[in-house]
Amino acid sequence: MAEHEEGAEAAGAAEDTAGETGLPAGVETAWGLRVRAPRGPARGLDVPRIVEAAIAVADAEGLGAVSMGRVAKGVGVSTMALYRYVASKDDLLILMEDAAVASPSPGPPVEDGWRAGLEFWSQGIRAVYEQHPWIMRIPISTPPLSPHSVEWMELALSYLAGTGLSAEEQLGVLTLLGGYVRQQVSLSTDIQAAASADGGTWENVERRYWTLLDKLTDRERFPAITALLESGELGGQDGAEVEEEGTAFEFGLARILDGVELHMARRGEREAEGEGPGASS
Amino acid sequence: MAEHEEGAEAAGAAEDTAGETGLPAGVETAWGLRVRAPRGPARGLDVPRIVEAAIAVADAEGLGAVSMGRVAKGVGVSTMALYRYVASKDDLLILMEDAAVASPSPGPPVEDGWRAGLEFWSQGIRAVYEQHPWIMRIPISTPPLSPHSVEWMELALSYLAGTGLSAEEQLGVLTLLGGYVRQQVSLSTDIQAAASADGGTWENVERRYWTLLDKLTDRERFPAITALLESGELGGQDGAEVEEEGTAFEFGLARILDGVELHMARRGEREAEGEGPGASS
DNA sequence: CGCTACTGCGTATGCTATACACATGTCGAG
DNA sequence: CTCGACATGTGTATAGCATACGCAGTAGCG
Repeated sequence: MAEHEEGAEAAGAAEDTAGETGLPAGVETAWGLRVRAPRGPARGLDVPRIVEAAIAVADAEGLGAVSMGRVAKGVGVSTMALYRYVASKDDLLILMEDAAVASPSPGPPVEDGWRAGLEFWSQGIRAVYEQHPWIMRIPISTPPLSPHSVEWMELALSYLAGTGLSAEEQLGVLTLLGGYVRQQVSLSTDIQAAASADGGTWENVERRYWTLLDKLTDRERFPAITALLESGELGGQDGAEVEEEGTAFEFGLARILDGVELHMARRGEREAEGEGPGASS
Repeated sequence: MAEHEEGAEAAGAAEDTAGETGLPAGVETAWGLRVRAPRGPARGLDVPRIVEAAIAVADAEGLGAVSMGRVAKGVGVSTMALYRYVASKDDLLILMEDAAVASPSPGPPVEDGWRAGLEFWSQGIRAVYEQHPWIMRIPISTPPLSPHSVEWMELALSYLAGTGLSAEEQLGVLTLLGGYVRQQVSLSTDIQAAASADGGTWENVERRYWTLLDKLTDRERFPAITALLESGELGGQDGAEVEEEGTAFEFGLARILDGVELHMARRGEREAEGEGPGASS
């Protein structure tokens, strides 16, 4: 998908009204722009129902199972009827993503500090991704523009606003964190999926992985891997490390937030030293 | 892809010889397992040539343009001939990924410190991803198992080995860093692609983005975003911030490595305090 | 020499998105 | 009130995809 040229403005319903935004049709629909001329027969359908059906398919059988025909069957119309509501399949995907992302829960008050806020935020998106893993298979074509994505962005920025970080830095932290969560969940769900397709559990897969790696690598060419394998700390069936440090997700999250915290501290120091900002060059 | 059941062992060439590994056929091929009975006509083709042709297509027109027919045309055979060398399209993708990843360059000596090493490592994978963006569109189904991926893993671990980090922690850092690079490059190439399809430049797209976001958000519902937009620091045509801090990529990378460094320091302190390792429970 | 495994290929199946033409229904303008 | 403009849902057609299957020809081993 997203290979074709233009998508060519949906025939009727998604007629281009605002036009100049240059937004993907789906995004305009999601923001509630686009009005429709009140002519013709009553509509037997609406966009949310289509999106809901599509999400149901994706949740149950993955993004690969989402085809226009399949979704149409879900809402009880012919395949082509969907194109009266949606400009293309790509458009439907955008709408699905926005609907699945939904609004964030309020989160802790800003007074609790940026770190608590961002931790909450991260766990929030994590939950969304885990509930709808197919979201991560939809290629990103723009910075967040759909309504719910922007709400999540707002939430994160509300915690970063009072930290003294510059605008660029706030955005940097935002993408760093968002990207981390996305990547981490993507990885674990992909592997989990492959695991359960093989009929095994997480732990089984992990054990098998180390065994395999051991078979494939020799001490001369792969000394560091060999050392790791011989450390005896792997296979990790909820070993001590896990309980002490939390899951891999929390480990990485803590490292990132530590790094951000350190950066803020350094920034504070530098400004306290009386240097005008940017005078260091 | 990866939706079907088994892939069913390639007819002849990819015959299952090692068998018990449970590896995807492509990985076994890549490691050079799998021998072939020297019967029948001379082969007019070999796997590397197929993979090369497939990579050429993907580099030029994206992963979406890689179809068996297209690749076959590239090497001058019929579509079905490929299946004598490759078990399935998924298999071909695995081989493409391994070939494109290639071996890492040697990198700085371990004596220069883990941070220099990991920075080199990150920039290395970054370059690979930027040269072959389609790699990131291939779903990950297992931890690194293909030969070249394992080489990259070895390189990173060689820098982490002497840091005092536990095995789990080393792996945590590895996936954190690898995931970061992947995510970051994926984001920027996706947006870049969308940009040039619209016929615009990066900067144009960014300016347009902020303008759009401004139109879509109002001060009451999106105060933090509004504040950001009004800060005047955005639109960033190589502003001061960029020169001071480096690109967004380096910003995130530095934050992560800072966080890892801090973690190592804390770990060192804790051990210097005389606590036996693991005595804290 | 002949058997057997292996080669490359043509065909067929069932899936996909979506362009287009059509009959039907409904509102708004005259 | 009437009629035309336009929206609706649908069926059909096209072009692309992966890949199962069968067939004819070839090279090496017994």
